[in-house]
Order: sequence, then structure tokens, then C-alpha cells
Amino acid sequence: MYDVAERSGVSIATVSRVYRNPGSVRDRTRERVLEAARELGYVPSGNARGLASRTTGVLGLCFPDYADPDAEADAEADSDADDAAMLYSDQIIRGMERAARRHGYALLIAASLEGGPESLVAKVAGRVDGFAVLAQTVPTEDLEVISRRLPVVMLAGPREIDHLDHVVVANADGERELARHLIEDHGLRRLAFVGGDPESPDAEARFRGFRQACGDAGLPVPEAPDLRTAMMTRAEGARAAETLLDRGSERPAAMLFANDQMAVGALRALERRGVRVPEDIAVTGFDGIPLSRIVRPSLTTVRQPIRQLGEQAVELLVQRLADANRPPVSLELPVSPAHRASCGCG
Amino acid sequence: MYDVAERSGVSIATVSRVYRNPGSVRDRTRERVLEAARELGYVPSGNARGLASRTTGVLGLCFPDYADPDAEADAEADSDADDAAMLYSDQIIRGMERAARRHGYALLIAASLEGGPESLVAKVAGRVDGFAVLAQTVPTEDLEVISRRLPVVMLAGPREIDHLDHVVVANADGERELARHLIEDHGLRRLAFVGGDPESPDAEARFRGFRQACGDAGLPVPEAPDLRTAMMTRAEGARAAETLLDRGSERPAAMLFANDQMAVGALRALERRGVRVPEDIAVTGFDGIPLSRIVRPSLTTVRQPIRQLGEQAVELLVQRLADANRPPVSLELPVSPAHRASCGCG
DNA sequence: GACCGCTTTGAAAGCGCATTCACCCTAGAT
DNA sequence: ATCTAGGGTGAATGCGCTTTCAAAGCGGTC
Repeated sequence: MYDVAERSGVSIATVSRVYRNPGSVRDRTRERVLEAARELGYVPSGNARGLASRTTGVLGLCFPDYADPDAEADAEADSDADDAAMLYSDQIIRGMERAARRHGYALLIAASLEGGPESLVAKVAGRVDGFAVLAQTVPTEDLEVISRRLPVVMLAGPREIDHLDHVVVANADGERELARHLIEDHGLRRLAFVGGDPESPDAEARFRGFRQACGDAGLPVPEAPDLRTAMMTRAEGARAAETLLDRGSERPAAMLFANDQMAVGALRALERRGVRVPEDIAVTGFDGIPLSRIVRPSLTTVRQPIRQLGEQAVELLVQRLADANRPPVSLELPVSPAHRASCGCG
Repeated sequence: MYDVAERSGVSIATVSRVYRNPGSVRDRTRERVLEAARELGYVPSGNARGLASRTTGVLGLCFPDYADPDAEADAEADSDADDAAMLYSDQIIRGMERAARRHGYALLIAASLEGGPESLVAKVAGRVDGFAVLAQTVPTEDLEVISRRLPVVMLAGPREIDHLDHVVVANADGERELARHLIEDHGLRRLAFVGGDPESPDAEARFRGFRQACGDAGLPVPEAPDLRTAMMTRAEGARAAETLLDRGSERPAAMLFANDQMAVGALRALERRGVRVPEDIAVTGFDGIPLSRIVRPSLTTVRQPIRQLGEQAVELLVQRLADANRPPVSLELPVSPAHRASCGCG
């Protein structure tokens, strides 16, 4: 910048103005400066600017380190876990990017590794005006410290720290409605729920919704899912379906899976076993991934507005940036059931 | 930082060392400092650090502003164009993020709007150690200036500036091999190629490959694609298929589409018209999107290593960061044909 | 007890920009 | 011609950190 100033015969203040507030500089002067900048290959330093102006124009996102990087050797490069997990963070990224762009922000993303002072979280926190965190990504203790200095919004999980803004998806409501639909509209009674890791807030919330629906309908309310899978992948979904089928007693009238991946896997497994869907058994998922619409029979599921999740995160950040003192906001984004072929609709 | 120093009774230099080089500080001192930092909610300023150390630890990506943000009203939120376009940048982002993480970098992403001094590009450029650009995203003139100051790698398109590193996908080779397969292995002769916008380097490169294959086989070499579509969407693919069908003369033995989206649309259209694939006609796509594997018949296509594109971009950046003087590198990533049902294989 | 070699800490000088504040110049008003 | 407003510009200060360079502490040695 000093060079540009010298070359164009002005002071650095004027150069700065040319970039920050072009209107306040006379046309002729501005031209000279820009010309010099071009000749010198001048690129304003975001760091210096940020330091001086105390703002970065960047928002951040920390998401979990889902896929094992070492597993990438996988030639097909689309293992089940990958598909499911990445789609999620990809969509959030996309949503945040869109919204951020609308507000003139860029987006800094990083999958958090370990915590500690040298973590990526710290790097992100130091370089943004505010950021979003996927639940269970960053140690609460770190967040506690960081959130005292800049806006943080917690996504898709328990808020953990109560002065944070946070956004969740109406998991319980969605599953409850889905189960209600099966019970009331299709007259099914024996429902089996396949859950995931008890540590997964999403899967647990969905199970809660399932229980509510059972209660609402006067059916027995299960204590735990009929089955749990560790990874919630297609493969595990297929296995779960077979386990349920082989479990002596009567075959359930419907299998509700805690996510689409598992449900899709189940669909295939059932087809292999000659069990017709939805004639013999209904199947539902959760998430509304693209695949759910394409499989045959198309999968009844609950569409999760993941992109909106990202967009809302940005909106909340922007708002808090505008007013640091407003009370913490907690949003629950509505989900919409998609009744398709696999439950007997469509 | 000054506060932390004061509170823990050391100088700011020591505080800095605690973060930058913990080993060089006595354990007791370090504890005191970290304790104070925790109490004060200290978050190191990335800007100041970047300014002082002249490096950011961040890599960037500029991609085109594909989807029209205003079109988001679209409730289903997955129009054709969206699907295709976003998958592409999403995957690059994912690839870059992974590779960046491996090297300890975070990733700053921004879809470029207009150029000019206040563009997002400028913002990105000023905040990263180096960045990647999707071809035709940033005005060459801007890149010219920026690339004199920091590493830039050009992705998936003509290099434009010859001192840049760049990475492309072997579009021509892929299509050539695909066409060769149809001609030699399946004995088909009347091939029709459906291209896209003449401005699309990818679509054009694929058509070039197609022509080469024709030449190789001694078939007439077409001057232009049999048909072009503007958006290369499913809908347009369907329409293209019908147009080709209705074009009097003899029906082609195979339709080669410049991307999977169009091919999938065509598949549906042909089904509606009662034309069997692959018995009556072979169909191929390009890209290897997930959908291509799921449709029935499964689509013969060419898998594009988009994620690797992103990863390579990061590798090149890292390498150039290590040695600014090495000669510009130009990589062509190999593609792999996926022979599936729609051409008569599998 | 003076001396030596380490390790640990401090002082100070920027890093590149935004931003007052003061100043000068020009143009219109008087 | 003098005065008044602004618009346009420059000088100077500080943003929060890294990084020499020096000084100080600390064990041991001779």
C-alpha cells in the first residue's frame, strides 16, 4: 500500500479510501491509484484490514471430522458412511455459503480435530466475526471461552451453553407425525423402530417422537428402539431389516428407521427376501436425502431442511452481530413429511 | 493478550510463546498464562497473528455463483440445475477441505459475484496463503494481478494465465474411450452426440473426444454435436432425446450425452416412448454422479474425480507455497469409464 | 566465588491497514 | 475582494500479534 501510495503520488490514507470508500476520492485521483495498484500487483491485506477495523467479513463453520481420511484409499470413494455424513455437512455448508454471500460475508470452514489451543477451532474463532458449530464438535469448555468474545450458534443438537443462539430441526415432531400417519391413516399397529447410537441426539429425538405417537394412539410405548445400529449406514439398515424379519414372533407391519440410509438398505434387503413393500410391510426413513426419492419403491420420509439450517445459522449470526445484547434465540425448524410409495401412499 | 500478560504476570512475548511454541515456556509459567487466558475468555486474533507472521494458515476457493439465489423460493429446493451444479462445487469443497485439513489449513470459500476492487475474490485473496479458482469464475485481469502476489491454481478449465498451476480432468480422453467402447465393443455405428453450450469447456472437450473416436474408427467425423442444449439439465436431456427420435431418418444406435443429468432425463423420455435401453438404443452420460448408478437401467458414464480435483488443488498450493520458483505445473486427472447397463454391459 | 552455557523471559520494533483530525484548496456567497 | 463551506487529502496513531536481540535466571564447574 505504501508503494502504491508513493507510485501514485498520494498518501496511504488516500489509497485506503480508494478501496474502502471510493466516493470520497476525486475521480482523477482514484484512477491514478487503481492504475498504480494494478501495475504493482497490489492485493490489500485482509489481515491488516481486519486488525485495523476489528472486523473480518468472514463467518465460520466448524463441523465434525466425520470420515476417516485414511479410509480414502477406498477406490469407489463412496462408502455408505461417506454418503450420509458428507451430504449433511455439505448441505449446511451450501446453506451457509448462500446466506453468507447474501450478507456480503465469506465462509471459513474447518472440520475440527482435537481441541486445545492449537486446534482448528481456535484458528477459525480468531479469523471470523462469528461462527456456527455442529453439536458435539467442539469441546464445551472451549466454546465457553470463545463464545464470550464472539457470536456462536449451535446447530442441530443440544445448546450446551445457554447464552448461545441455536437452531435445531424438529426431529421429534417429524417422527411423531410419520408414526401417526402409519397408525391412523394406514391402520398399522405393530411398528418397529430402528434407532442409532444412543449418543446421537437426532436419532434419540426421533425415537422420542415415535414414542409420543405410540402414546397418542394408545399403543404400548416402547422403552427403547427395537434395534439400534452403530453407524446408521445402508449396510446396517439391511442387516437390521433381516434381524427384525428373523425375530420369530410376528413380523412388524412397519419398520421406521432413524434415517434414510438405513431405510434404503432395508428396502434392498426386503426385496432380496421377497418381502413386498408396502404390501407386506411399510418402511420409512428420515432426512429426505435425494436417494430417498429415487429408490423403488420411493421412500416415505421426513424432509429435513438442512440447508435452511445453515441459512438460519447465518441469519442469527448476522443479527447478533448487529445487536450483541439481544436475548439468546432458539429456533426449531419445521420438517415436512414426504408420504411416498414405501408406506402405501403415492 | 496484554490483559492476559498482565494477569499472569508475564510479558506479551511470553503469552505469544505459549500459543506459538509452548515448549519454550516453563511449565509453571505456561499454566499460569493459560489459566489467565481462560478466565479472561481470550481468543487470539487471527488477523494480528497473520499480520505479524505474514501467513494465514488458510487456503481459499472461488467458485461460480451457479444457482440464482432468488430462485430459492422453489419449495422442493432441488431443481435440476441445482442438483448438477451444486454437486460439483460441493465435491470440490469437500476435496479441498480434506486435503487442507491434512496440511493444517482451514478453507475459505466464496462464490464470486462481480469483479472489481470490492469483490469477494479480493476479500478471499487478501485473507489466504493461496487459493484455487474454478475456471471462468474470476476475470482474468483480476487473476493476473492477484497471482503475482500469491499462489493461484486454476481448476477444470483453460489455464488462461500461463504461469499458474492448473488441474483439469481428462474430458476428451474419457469421451473418446466411451465412444470407442460403443463402436468397437458393442459394434454400434450410428452415434449421436448431445452437447451443451459452446462456451462450456467441459462439454466441448467431451465432444472433441467423441470426434477423435469417430476418426479413430474410420467413421465420419461430425463438425458439431447433433444437438446442443443450453442448461444441460434432465428436462433438456429428455427433450433432446425426443427430438433425436423424431428426426425422421434412422434412429441412432446410441446417444452420448455431455453429462449425466441429460442422460438420465433421456432415459426417462425413452422409457415413456417405449424405446428400450439398451436393446433398442444405447445411452451414455458423463460425470458419474450418484444418480447415474441408481437409475434403471444404470447409466454408462465416465466417472470424474472431482474430489481429487480439489485435493490436487490443495497439494499444488502447498507445494508452491514451499517453493515459489518451481515451474508451473499442469495436471490432467485421469477419468475412469463406468460401463453399466445403459450401453449393454453389466 | 567467579565463570560458563543453557533455558526462560522481556523490551521493542514492526506487520499493513483504517481512521481521526487538521489542513488546504476551490467555489460560491456576500 | 473577502468570507464561508465543504470536499479532498495527508500526518499520525493504534489495531494485537510475532520475532529478534538482550538480559536475566539457573545449575554446575573449576
